[in-house]
Amino acid sequence: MDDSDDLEPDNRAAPAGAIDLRLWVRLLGCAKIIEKRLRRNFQEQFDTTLPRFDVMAALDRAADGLNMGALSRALLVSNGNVTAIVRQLQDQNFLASRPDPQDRRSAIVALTPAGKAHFATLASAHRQWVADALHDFPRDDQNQLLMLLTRLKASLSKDDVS
Amino acid sequence: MDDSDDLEPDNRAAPAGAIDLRLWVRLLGCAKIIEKRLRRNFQEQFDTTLPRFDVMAALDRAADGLNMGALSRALLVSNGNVTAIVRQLQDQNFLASRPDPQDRRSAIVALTPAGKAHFATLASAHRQWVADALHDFPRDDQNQLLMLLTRLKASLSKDDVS
DNA sequence: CCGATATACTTTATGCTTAAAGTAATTGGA
DNA sequence: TCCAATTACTTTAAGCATAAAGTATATCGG
Repeated sequence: MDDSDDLEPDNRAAPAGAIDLRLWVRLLGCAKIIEKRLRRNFQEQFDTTLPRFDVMAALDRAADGLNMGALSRALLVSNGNVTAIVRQLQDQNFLASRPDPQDRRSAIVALTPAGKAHFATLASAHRQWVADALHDFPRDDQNQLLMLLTRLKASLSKDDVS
Repeated sequence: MDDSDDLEPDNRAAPAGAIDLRLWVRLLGCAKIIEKRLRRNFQEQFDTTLPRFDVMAALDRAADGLNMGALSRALLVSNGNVTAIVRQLQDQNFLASRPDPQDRRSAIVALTPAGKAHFATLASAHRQWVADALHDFPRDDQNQLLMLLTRLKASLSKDDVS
């Protein structure tokens, strides 16, 4: 593996922003490693993708369905992006779209029964993969990391440029 | 912003793997928010991309240059991916490629003087953007988060499936 | 020396992602 | 009422990402 960013032992003489930079590099690195495994697992075991899972997960939480705007905001992806992913899931009959009676520009998308069943299988496997990835990371550290990341997310939302 | 994953207050009755899942969702969410800002900044202010910056950063750390394999391993991206990015940077004269005298299959890629100069500008802006993103996150939390992420990365490397 | 295998890299096919332009429906002001 | 601005969504162009197949070189056993 790549250990090149585990060097630089002296934090004291670091220039302004160096801690931030190391923090960011480490955060992104961890996310990429786990994401890579999940993506490979989704592909190999279910012939699907992480983005498709994300869409189904968002819809599974919304009993009455969501329109495209709400979906793209929930997933932090662009508006046009959701269009293609939703179409594929529709073609597989995992999603159904009904027109919004209030606003004919908008359609409300929801999981079909087949979609709900399929998502339950995917979610169970996904949960296990994440648990496997974090298996060697101590429980105490997990709780502390979760707390810190929650604070980080809150601090990021303050000056939200999105 | 989306607060849907800040609910579920009782951790005790959570099923196995629920903490892991929340930790992973939070980790990915933070990474995506920051990455999005950086990508937009690179595009708007320098008409370039984060992957191109990553390639230049890897080469800036390697005084004697790197071949494609070392580059893709350092960046955690696939082999074929680096090809296109390197070609673009070569077309802009930020990178130069010389044949490896030991192995004619391989070429060694390095920053040109123009590339070094350009990278210095990019890196300075990048450092500032990251510092801005983390501006509201307390210094103590930063240090603790860095420590935990370093541990997490180490624990991920143990059972490395890559 | 020579053929089989391995390695380094590129190409191809497919899919995600964005920004920007385009379409259609809604809303609000004259 | 009617038309201008806004909103919801789709399409398009360009770029990043992967896996898998293809090309060229290197290495190793005989």
